[in-house]
Amino acid sequence: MEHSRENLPDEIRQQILQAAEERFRQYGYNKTTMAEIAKDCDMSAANLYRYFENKLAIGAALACNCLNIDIENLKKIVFDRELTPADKVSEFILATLDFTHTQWSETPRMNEMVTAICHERLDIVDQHVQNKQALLITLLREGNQQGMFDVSDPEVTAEAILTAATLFDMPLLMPLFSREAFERKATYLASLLLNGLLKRK
Amino acid sequence: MEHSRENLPDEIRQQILQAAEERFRQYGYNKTTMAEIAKDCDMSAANLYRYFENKLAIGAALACNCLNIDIENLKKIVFDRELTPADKVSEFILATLDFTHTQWSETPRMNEMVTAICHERLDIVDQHVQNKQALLITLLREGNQQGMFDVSDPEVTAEAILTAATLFDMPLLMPLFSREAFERKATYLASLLLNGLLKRK
DNA sequence: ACGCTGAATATATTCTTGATTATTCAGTTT
DNA sequence: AAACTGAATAATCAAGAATATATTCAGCGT
Repeated sequence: MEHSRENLPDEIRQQILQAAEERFRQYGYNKTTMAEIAKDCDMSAANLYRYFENKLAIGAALACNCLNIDIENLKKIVFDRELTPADKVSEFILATLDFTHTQWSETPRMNEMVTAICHERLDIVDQHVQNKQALLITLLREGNQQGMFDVSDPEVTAEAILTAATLFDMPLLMPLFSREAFERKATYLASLLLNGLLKRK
Repeated sequence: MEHSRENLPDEIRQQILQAAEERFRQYGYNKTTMAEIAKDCDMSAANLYRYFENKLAIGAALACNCLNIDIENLKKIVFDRELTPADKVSEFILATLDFTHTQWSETPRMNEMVTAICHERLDIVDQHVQNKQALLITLLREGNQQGMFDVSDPEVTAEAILTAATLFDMPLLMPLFSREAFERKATYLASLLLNGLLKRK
């Protein structure tokens, strides 16, 4: 327990992450070796283990970064000054689709990595879902305050919205339809979520 | 083209299907051989090919049967005399979940087979989705007629409901949550779909 | 001719074994 | 002592042989 990883210089940790990301992007997670990452950083493979518990931990850190980009995008929507809460719900769902689909189609190796990592590290997926849900709750509360929404339990409803958007959240499902079909579905889903099925009195 | 499979006795075809189903159920699709199925029917393996194009076709027929059970269940809900249209939507979603989860947890080998088959035979999945959508359209129209729903385009809305229920439709996703969690989510989703987010005037 | 089979072939699966690679640790360098 | 490395170990992967299985087809019995 003598040399905990915490008090090692963060610059080197970042250098490692950067080198690893480059490799993972280009060749994929499985095909890049610890030795290669180490050489890119002018150090021995053994030294990597002073900064990260193992290869998976490097992947996990990068996966978190990647998922946080999604969260940042969604934040921009939720805290936008121009959009109405209703528009924000639509944009939220479309942005989710856009992130998943782009990730899947344009950086397949990176996506392969994120998927593989999330398979082992359920906690990362959990955290990501929690982050999204927190944003949705904020959005629903805002809608309530503006008198546009009538949501009695924002937490439960946020969970339901995430449930409804499952199709747009999993890279695994992206081969099922064309991008256009997905966008159509996302638009219709958003509209249904906003209006509901019951007749307005 | 001399002896098309169509005009061969259907009894034998059914016998083959029954034998195959028994084997698939017990040992799984991959681990049962054509020779075993043939022996169960007191015929040679070669003879199976007079009734089915190949092993996949046997699996496909059984998978269709299996999915049709789901459809029959849903039909009972849609054409029920007691339930209101709103209740039917809830029941529809819960029944979808129940079918998927039961299939996954209680007959894992059968489920493995259906999943494998559907991977090769996209048309079977397509047909199943179309069947479900047709039922939903009927249900939405009934709701409109009774003045309970206000759905302008039942076809589009049916598609949106299926989209929203994706989480409950894929055996692949069943490991994600406990049965209870799924039921909670299904209930909340149904309620959201019925009511929508917007405030009622 | 019709309905079927056994043997032949093509395809897929499993097993073995030799590398690669992740991970650890004693020891070197500063 | 602190920061690191090279070599040792353990776990994983990959190529190819061996096996098992799906599929075909020439021919047998009726």
